[in-house]
Amino acid sequence: MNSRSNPPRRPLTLRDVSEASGVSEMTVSRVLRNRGDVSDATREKVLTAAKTLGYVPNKIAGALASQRVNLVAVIIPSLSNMVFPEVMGAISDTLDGSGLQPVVGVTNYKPEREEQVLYEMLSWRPSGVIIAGLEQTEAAQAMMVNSGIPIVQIMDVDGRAVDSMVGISHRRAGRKMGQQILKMGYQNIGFMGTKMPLDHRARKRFEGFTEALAKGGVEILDKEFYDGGSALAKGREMTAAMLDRNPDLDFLYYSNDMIGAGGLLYCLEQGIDVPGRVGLAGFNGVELLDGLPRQLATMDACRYEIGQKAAEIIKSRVENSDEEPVSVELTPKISFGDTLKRGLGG
Amino acid sequence: MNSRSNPPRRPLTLRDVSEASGVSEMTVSRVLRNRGDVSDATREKVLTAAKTLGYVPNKIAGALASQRVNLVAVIIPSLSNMVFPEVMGAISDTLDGSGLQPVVGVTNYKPEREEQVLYEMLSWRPSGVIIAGLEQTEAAQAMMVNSGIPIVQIMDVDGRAVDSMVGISHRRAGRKMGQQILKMGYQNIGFMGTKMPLDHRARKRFEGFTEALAKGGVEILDKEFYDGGSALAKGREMTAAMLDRNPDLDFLYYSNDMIGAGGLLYCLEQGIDVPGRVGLAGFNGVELLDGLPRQLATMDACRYEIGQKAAEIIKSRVENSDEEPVSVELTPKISFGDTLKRGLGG
DNA sequence: ATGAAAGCGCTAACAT
DNA sequence: ATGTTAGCGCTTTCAT
Repeated sequence: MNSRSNPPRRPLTLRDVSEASGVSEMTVSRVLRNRGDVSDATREKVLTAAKTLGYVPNKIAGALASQRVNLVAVIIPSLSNMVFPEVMGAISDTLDGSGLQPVVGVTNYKPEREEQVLYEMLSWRPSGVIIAGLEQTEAAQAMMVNSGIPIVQIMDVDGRAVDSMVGISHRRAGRKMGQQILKMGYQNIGFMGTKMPLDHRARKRFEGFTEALAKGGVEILDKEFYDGGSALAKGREMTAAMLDRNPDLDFLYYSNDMIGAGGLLYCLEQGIDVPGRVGLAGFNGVELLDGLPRQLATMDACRYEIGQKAAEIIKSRVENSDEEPVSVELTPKISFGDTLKRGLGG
Repeated sequence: MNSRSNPPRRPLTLRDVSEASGVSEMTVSRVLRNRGDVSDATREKVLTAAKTLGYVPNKIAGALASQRVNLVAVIIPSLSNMVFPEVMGAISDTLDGSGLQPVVGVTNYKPEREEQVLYEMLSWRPSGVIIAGLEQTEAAQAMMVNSGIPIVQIMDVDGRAVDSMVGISHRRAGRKMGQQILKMGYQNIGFMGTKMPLDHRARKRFEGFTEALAKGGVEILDKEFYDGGSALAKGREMTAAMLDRNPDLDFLYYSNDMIGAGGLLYCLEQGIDVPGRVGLAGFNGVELLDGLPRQLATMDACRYEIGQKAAEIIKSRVENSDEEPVSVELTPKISFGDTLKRGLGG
């Protein structure tokens, strides 16, 4: 029984509801938005008429008239990175009930694409913007400043924010891991990561890492960057190749947990003693890893907290537009798992 | 040198550009949209003025005036399922260059949430809707019908579409896997899946599966459903528990590849002969699996093709509004991997 | 508690 | 090739 009255060519308007209920458009509008005093009798009439007709308000007209749009633009590089869906989840959760709605835009790590997505989103006059990273193009930064709405740059704090920012210092994170590795006595260190010059956060971690090693008089023995394909498989392949090239390696640092997991699986298969013969560490604290035979050492990127805090900043700025910009630096925690020696090494 | 002229309290309008360039608003509008004939000289003037001022068009006003919105609402249950980001990617790719922009809404598998998200999105008068599944609430279906815009229900074809649909038959997929398993000689079969009564597609696969087994005179020996947590870890735990309860089991069917991978890792660790002693199969063909020590048998859900086709349907319907609704059933392929016997079993 | 009028920033349709 | 006019469907503001 799916047959319904033939769908209207012209979408319904307030006027239709007004006529159907015998109440002025203005009062209909009041009822539908729960604003102003309306008698229970009229409210009832209006609600019934609206529901019967199947009226759906036109937010475009509403937004134009009220100069208010309950949208928050969220601009991220990718949906397949896992990290970002999690941040999104936190933003959604936190915005829920506030009347604000997140809208996602994906840039695929391309600055020009980012610029375009930002432009597109700003043209809908959202109430705020949450955007990943601090490295937008000049033009994009100008747009954000000119927009006059609250902007929160997330994930990273190594740099200057346009307005507010929430994240971790990836440089510091890389350094910390480097220090820890040296402390545990590892000396022959290899690095694997993505071939993405535009993944600034991975780059900063790498810089911090090599810097910490340099301070300890250690240089990276080998490094390799990959591109596309299954991260797990790439981790496995790169690890095999690298250990083959450099049998002396005693530690492998991966720029993300997925390739780290691939490397771990490979080592276990080969019967390599982990972390005795070779230590391993990744980055991110991906929940997925819980199911592996051993826990990969990693560092938590504070994804949920970042999303949450960013959403809170937007909310409070929307309510009180003359609040000051804020910068929040969160501190990622190392988890040693089973692939990084814990005692003083030797 | 990040200091810029103080951001305007009032966003710029066409009128500002018009005044700055000494050209009528209408002509400015023409230039900015590349419509109608405009002399190179004026175009130049306008573009310069717009760029200098940092003008960003107001799509709200534009949409209201033109009665056209270049947005396609995409409504999916989750971003953490991997499957959906992939479908999204296909939709994005396919829409790219068409002038249409996807906008995502996430429902968390909750019908009432889905209804609300749909309402919210329809109130922006998008050009089309792509929505996962065929099981929306009555009210949601009514909204879709009344909207008068193209609707494509995706993923599943076991049921009646409101308008168009693209997907696979999950019931048939489950049946096919069941038949294959019997054919290979497995007889003592266990099932593991998510505890989600609202994941209709998983349910349908399960139904098809048991139906096929029943036809072969076989009944499922054991089943278990999980909830939350790391899928990989859950797969491992459930597999351990189930094999412990039922040492006779010779096949395990998982409702998704993630828990299947967990089970596979467990079996390998335990030195269980796969697929000789125990066969395994999942569902989805997640790229991630490429890095596992063995390839899990699985079935491709045609995610990319689904997204692509759905986007194409929307595109062509937007261009030519009196095209007929279509239903497209894609055929998922079994990949045997290394965990399902290939020869005639015994 | 309800209604009337004006206008949000743009574009369609029609001049010129 | 460019300008003018009249709305799009709501909400704001001001009456009543």
